[in-house]
Amino acid sequence: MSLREERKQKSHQAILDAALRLSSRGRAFSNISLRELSREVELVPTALYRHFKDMQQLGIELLDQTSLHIKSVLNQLGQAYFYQANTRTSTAIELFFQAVESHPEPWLFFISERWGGSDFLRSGIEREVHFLVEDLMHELEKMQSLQQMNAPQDLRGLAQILIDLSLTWAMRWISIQRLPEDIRHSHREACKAQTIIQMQLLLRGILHWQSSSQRTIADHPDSV
Amino acid sequence: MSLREERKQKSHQAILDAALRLSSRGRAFSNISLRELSREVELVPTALYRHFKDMQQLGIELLDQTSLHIKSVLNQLGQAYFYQANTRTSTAIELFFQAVESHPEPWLFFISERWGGSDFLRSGIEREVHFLVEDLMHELEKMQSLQQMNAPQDLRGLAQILIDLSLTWAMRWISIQRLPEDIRHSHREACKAQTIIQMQLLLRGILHWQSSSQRTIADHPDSV
DNA sequence: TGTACATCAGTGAACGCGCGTTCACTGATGTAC
DNA sequence: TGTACATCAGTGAACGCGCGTTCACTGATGTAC
Repeated sequence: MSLREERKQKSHQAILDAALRLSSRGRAFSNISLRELSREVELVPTALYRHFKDMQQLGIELLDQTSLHIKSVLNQLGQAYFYQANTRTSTAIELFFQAVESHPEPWLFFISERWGGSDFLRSGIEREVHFLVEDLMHELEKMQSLQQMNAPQDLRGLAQILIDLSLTWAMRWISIQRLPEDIRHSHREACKAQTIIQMQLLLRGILHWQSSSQRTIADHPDSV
Repeated sequence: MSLREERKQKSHQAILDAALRLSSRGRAFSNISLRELSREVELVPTALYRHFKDMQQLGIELLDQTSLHIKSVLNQLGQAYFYQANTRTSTAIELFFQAVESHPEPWLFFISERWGGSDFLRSGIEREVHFLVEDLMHELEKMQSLQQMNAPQDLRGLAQILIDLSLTWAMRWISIQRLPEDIRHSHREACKAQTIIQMQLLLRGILHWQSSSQRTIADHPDSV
């Protein structure tokens, strides 16, 4: 690559990084101005037009990068957890929180903007979540330990709840970083413990699953 | 109440309603300007200062109102579902979606701003979510059908997952309203079916729960 | 009941400011010969 | 290798616009007598 191309690509990425940084400081993407971004990245406002037509195009590229990161973390952890029978739930969850903590920015952006104020990001994120759910569903289909739960709609429901909860858990973990330092440790432990309980609640549900045709009568806690 | 007071209160509420309307159209609260709001409510911008010191105070009042609505819906449905053994899960979920659909605005505001771009709303909503979880936890404590799950931390984990999922489900239901009309019906049915599956997954997990001291070994799907 | 004054929700002009976008430019890098 | 020209990432001035906020005001409603 030529010197000029190299430098351009570096600026390009610096702008995206600066936008992610601003978003991670708790700003809604729809509320980040081009001029503010130009200050963050230390370029003149007009320079940004050499890289992006407008903030929307920038947002779409930012979503592409953050989605890729999230996909790779979830896939990696999913593989490790579901294909290694000796992986403890608590270990898997600790690995998850560790991954989130070491790069919280993509999670913050993805989760904040999921129901946030930009139409194009909202729909883009819903598409990405859909892909995550489909991928996970096909992974779950292959698992022998899920034989009692083989109906596609059951597996999709499970995949969806796992993705939704992952995002919720990630956000709760990140929120702890914003607390005063002296209480962080106890919150982290409580968060971990609670997440493990929730995951195990799901695992017990899976273990004792009956396909929908079998469970239409007894589906209330008091009626079983 | 005097005529003047009455009219003032009416304007006051009209401003809050207009803000909720703008938020429901997909705008981030942090991105709603005082002038835009004044246009929506058909008052001159400066008139808003007679009612609110600034947008933050308005946001806090708006959060109070929306929280109250959400609390009352969740409490009502929770009572109906948990205290009537003959309430089918599918019926409870249909009632929930019906409640959300008839007044989607508070849910949209609450869920969008939960991880949104305003610090004061984020912390306010987290406080409200915490109250919801505590309330639900104490309701669950009283239930005889949850005797196998009586450790406080287990109940808190359950209450938290139920609240988090309620918000996720509400948002998914509302998102369907934004789709083209001809595919809405099928999406609604799929959403309902999937939500029922997810709720039943949790119910089976509850039924077969063992308190944490009993389950430290066998907590992986493949190891049981 | 009628009058004189006080209150105060809402008005409209004015302000300074940050915004997105345009445009002509600069000067380092790339290309052709 | 050296020269002459082309490209183009980044610059800086300028624009019109919507913003939050101030201020003096208006006129309907409330209050005191």
